[in-house]
Amino acid sequence: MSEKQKYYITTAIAYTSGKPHIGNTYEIVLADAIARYRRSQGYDVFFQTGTDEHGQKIELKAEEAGITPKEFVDNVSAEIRRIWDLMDTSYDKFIRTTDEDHEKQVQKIFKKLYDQGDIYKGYYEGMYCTPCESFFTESQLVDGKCPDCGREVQPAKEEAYFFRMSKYADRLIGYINEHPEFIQPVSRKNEMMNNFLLPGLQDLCVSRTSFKWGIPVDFDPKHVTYVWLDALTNYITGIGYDADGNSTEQFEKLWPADLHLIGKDIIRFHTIYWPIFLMALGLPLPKQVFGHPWLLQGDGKMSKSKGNVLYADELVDFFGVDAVRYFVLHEMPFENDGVITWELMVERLNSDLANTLGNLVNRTVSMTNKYFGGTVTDKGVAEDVDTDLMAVIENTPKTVDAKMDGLRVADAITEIFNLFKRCNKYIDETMPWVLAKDGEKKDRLETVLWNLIQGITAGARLLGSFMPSTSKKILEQLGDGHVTEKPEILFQRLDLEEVMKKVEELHPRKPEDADGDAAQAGEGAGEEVIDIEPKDEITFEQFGAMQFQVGEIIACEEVKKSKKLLCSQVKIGSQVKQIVSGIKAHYTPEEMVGKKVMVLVNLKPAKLAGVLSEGMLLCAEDADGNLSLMVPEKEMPAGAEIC
RNA sequence: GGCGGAAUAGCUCAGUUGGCUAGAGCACACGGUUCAUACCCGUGGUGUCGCUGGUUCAAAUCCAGUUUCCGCUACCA
Repeated sequence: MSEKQKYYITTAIAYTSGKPHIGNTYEIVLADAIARYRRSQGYDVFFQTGTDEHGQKIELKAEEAGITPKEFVDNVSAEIRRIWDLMDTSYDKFIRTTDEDHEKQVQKIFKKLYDQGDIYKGYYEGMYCTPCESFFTESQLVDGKCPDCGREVQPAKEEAYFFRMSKYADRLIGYINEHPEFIQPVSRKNEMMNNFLLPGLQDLCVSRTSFKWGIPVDFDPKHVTYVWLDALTNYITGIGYDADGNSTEQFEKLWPADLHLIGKDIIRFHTIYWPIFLMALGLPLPKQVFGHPWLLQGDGKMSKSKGNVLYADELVDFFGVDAVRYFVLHEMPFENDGVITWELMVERLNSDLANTLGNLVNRTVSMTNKYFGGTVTDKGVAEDVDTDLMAVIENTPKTVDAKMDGLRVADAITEIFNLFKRCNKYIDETMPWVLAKDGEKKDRLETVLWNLIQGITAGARLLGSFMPSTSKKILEQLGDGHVTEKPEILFQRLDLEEVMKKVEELHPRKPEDADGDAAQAGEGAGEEVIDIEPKDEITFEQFGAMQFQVGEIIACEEVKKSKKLLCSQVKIGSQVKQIVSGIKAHYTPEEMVGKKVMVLVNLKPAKLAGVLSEGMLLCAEDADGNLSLMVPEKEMPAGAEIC
């Protein structure tokens, strides 16, 4: 039995805090396309995905839902898996971080790293801000105060485990420099180097005591393993790693991974912390980490509050599985974020899938039936026009190979569609309907159709990695020169206006708030809620120490040296304070002027970007970081106390 | 503020180490065709290749400066 070369590919494990949207789904489809392609090349592929199920956020969500964390993640994980299956993804293993063997290995790994001195028990030694529940180093403090809230901090220490990152930093720098292909796209490599590795790595805190829903540190159970050591290790525990040296054969065969496919937001954890954990465990590093870009909605980032989130199952209802696979794979460039809109999807469906591909198969099947009763063979009547088609048929697999080697999945699909376009052109060049009228050209006609079927089947085979069921359908309709009697419509054209009408019904647009004053109508039933980390109780005295007043913004300008800051002159009673706020992304200076807002007045003044700020404007913030100034619900004079 | 990236046709983008009249897809217009899902094929652009200088026989491509946008990071009272 000949040894096939192995190929181990993973996606990031999806966090089970909620239903995955199309952006999350993109990753699994992309990984699936690569995995299927490698299989078709003869690799022995192992494709792992799964869910990341621990953490405080889940603990809170479960509590809110009135169920246990385990029940909560069981539900969400099943939903995620359902969508992965709906998308026809061919993963070999679906790991959950609540799997017993994973939890056991994480505990062993933690112990092992502790025993060998890479993890040490330490303390957040430093200045502790009680209201913020946060530790800060001296250098992080601003004017000796908490950089988050500006209040006094006390020296304090809290027990925690840390990983000694600095110990391995030089080795990692060397590795990254010697393996330029390790971080993809390469532009990310510089970001990691310049922002983290070269300035010097901080030790990483790897345990928490503030919540319970996690893997306990077995020799010190009031600590739970913090997310990265828990989550990243799935890549080895899922294939049978054992920290005591009894790893499975499968692990020995598969590790190191050939490709970790992840979103660009977690590149840092996969190219710095993960390799260092592996070094500490004495394991080789993954060969490549590809931080793919994001898929965005047309009018800005997808956001539940905007009601423009796209979900895979909903799109599948409109377009079908393979069309959705095509959209996400085709619209996603290699390095920049991709845009997906209903308009774009309808256009791609009609233009690429229905017109170019579907119609090509349809007309070919029709002609084969009409002229030859459904079966053609190669009569060998070649003409000059055939040579270019043949060349394209022969070359396309090579160009697709080259694109896939560079992870250029979108480009690979384009190459396949170029072959289909070439086939359409071939029909016009040879004009079978003209040949059909000439009895003497019968063999030529049959050869033409034969060639055409060769082209389509070649393309359909290549399509198998990207649109598996479409590929299969095409091959069934016209395999080996024998054609079905009635062509099945592969992709039905859709009318954009009708689609948009249905979309509108499904997702009524939230009315744009007309410059903020009028009271909004009540929320819809599915209003999104947000949970934040709870802080300790405070006393009434502590509350009373804070002075809030209504302030009127009488002038506002940008702070030149900063990206996020606006500097406002705020009238509070008879005095005017200068307040700097990080809200430039959400308000223009012009729209600030005239607003009456809630101000924390007695905050100790501090300099921000060199500009003095004598208070704080209070804002509400949603999950996407959108800010909304707090304004009095009725007309109130500047200076009115808020109590 | 630090580091890096990008600016090319109405839209989305390609343009390898500087080299012939700057490309593709979509959209649009016209022409052809009828096997086919009103489809397919062909033809069509006065695009200042962000702006200003420079190097060169030759620059979208290299250098300097400049504007705008983006990423990471810091900051965001």
